[in-house]
Amino acid sequence: MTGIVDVAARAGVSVATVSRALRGLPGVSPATRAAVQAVATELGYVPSPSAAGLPTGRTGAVGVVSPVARGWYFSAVAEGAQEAFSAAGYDVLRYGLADVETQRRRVVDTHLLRKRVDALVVLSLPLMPDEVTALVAMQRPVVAIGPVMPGIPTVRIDDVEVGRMAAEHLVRLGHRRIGFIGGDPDDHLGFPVAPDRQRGYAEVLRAAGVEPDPALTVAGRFVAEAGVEAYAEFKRRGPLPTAVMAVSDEIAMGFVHAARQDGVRVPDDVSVMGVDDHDLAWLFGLTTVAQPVREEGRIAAAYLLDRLRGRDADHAEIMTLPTRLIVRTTTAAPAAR
Amino acid sequence: MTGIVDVAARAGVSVATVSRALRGLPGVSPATRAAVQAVATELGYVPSPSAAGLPTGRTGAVGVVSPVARGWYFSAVAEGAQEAFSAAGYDVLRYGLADVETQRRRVVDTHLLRKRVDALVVLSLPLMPDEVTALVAMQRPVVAIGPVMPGIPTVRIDDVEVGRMAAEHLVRLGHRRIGFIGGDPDDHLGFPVAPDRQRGYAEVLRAAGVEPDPALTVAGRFVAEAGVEAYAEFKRRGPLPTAVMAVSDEIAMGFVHAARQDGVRVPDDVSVMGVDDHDLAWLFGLTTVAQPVREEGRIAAAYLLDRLRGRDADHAEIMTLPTRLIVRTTTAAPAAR
DNA sequence: CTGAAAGCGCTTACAG
DNA sequence: CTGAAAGCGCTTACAG
Repeated sequence: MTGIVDVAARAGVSVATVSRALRGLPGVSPATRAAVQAVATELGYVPSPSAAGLPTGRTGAVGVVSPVARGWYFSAVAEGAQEAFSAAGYDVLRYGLADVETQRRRVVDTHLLRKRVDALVVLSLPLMPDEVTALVAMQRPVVAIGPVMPGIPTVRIDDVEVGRMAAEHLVRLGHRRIGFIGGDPDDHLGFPVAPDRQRGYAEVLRAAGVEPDPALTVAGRFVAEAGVEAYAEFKRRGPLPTAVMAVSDEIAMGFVHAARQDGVRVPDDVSVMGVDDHDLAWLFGLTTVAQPVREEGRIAAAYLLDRLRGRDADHAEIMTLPTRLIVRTTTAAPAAR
Repeated sequence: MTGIVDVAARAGVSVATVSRALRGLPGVSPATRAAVQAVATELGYVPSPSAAGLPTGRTGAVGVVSPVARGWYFSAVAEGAQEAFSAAGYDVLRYGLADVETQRRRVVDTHLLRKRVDALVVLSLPLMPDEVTALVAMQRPVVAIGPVMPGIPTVRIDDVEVGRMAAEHLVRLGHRRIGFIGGDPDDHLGFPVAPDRQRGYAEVLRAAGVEPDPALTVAGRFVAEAGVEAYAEFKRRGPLPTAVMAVSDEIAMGFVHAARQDGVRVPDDVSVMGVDDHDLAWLFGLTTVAQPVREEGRIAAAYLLDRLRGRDADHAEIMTLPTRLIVRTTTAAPAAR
């Protein structure tokens, strides 16, 4: 395995010069630099991250911590971040906090991460103040995606606005009995996404003179199965609303599927919409409020890369990305009575 | 940042003893080991992978190399591998070979990987013999998922059998004009998945006395959009086949969508099936040949972990995982003429 | 512009 | 069972 000494020997210079030449540091004559680079290429020399990391304390890797390491949203955001980090020469480490048996909080292991990554993306993890403190004490650039936490810059979308946009669309179509699906009853992390979207939804309903009806709200996790269950739950409770907004496209897809299975037509009998613009949402003709998922990862990465390069300022503490309504074929005006 | 010397000082032993005690090496008295562990926990000590890696040459990380770092299949396989590696304390590094402008081959950078990972998963990359040689020369355990390459153990499914299972299902339903979608015309890597599945499909057709019709074969990449395009292409060519097998669920979903958009009923007018059992396939009622995607990642990881622990033998060179037919609602007997 | 040398935090023969 | 010391492959003041 060719090391820096091999390159130095072959180029007839010291290892210090090789180190400087290859990293683009100043104080190396153009001729020397070119010669060293040529030799390095010829020998296929690649510096050892372990060896380079010891004296500098840098690992050349960035961590992405999320509640779980699976699911469409997490994958897509991580992909966006990965692409940006890879282009900058950083490795990306994904850490999914394993599910806990009890209701005990999952914890970000700062001790572990401290020595493994140069920077950290905290994805969809609403942290407690003491966890934020521990993260800041890590002395590594940190950025959050999703929940806003004081002390950590955040890339986000406006979830209240998302709720408004969805409800607005439905109200404008003429709907008044509008169901809402989302909000995990088992969530003990205080995940604010569903509640925020629900707030926007409620706001718009009230503005339209409709008091949000608890009987039209069904809880559910961010998976398609929750949409199926929600459909069943709505049926149990009585006549279906004329329209339903789900907090995610996957939930909406599940609902559409369950409705059709049951002989209920979408959008003729019930309008359905989601949030995300999931990669496959168009296959369902799903109306949705799109969020720029991969862009969220990319922006977070760009922020961190800036920080790693020593540039600090000129970044807003909170970077809010735009969302937009995409009308497809699962929503329509309510059927005339 | 607490280091090994801090632990040694606090425990009143040498760093050598701390090192041995914490890693479970023999030659440490139970009392000493317990004391050291207690101090390490108290101080929140975590060994630096960089420092540990220098003398040993081990990085504590495993690489997963795939053509691209996105897409459902790659994500799901990587998730399966990630879960197994994480549980064993390894970090996972994903490398997506960037698309190349020209038709030039993408290359696995063994120089780079050599110093970054202890082992490698080669995912869906049919390598040339010289690349296999370079990989073996890396002196690191390597396992492939997908294409079989001499010299590298492989976790795979039987793609010819997959084609057979799908075609068999369609033939048994009574179909004779059966379309096939898949096979990337732009593929210059010799990716064998689609061709193998097509071979199995052709075999079954011939056994049923039907000569496979080139007019019923349409190329396409592994994305839903290809299914939409394939539908259009079939229409251009004349009357639709009575059934279609796509090489992936996403393609099949795209086809179903395009057909329905066009007023063609599935399965009444045309039966459609895919391969994978995509996470969302059930939402389409999609009939499919399921492959254990996450299991593929898990098995590959388990193999590598065994190798990293020094256990070599008792592994088959080729580990073929089972596939199975899942009949849902997109396939049915052809309509009576 | 270049080099000699110390040092990063571990692991591992080698002694005892 | 335990410790002193060399060494892993780089980076970085410090000299020149």
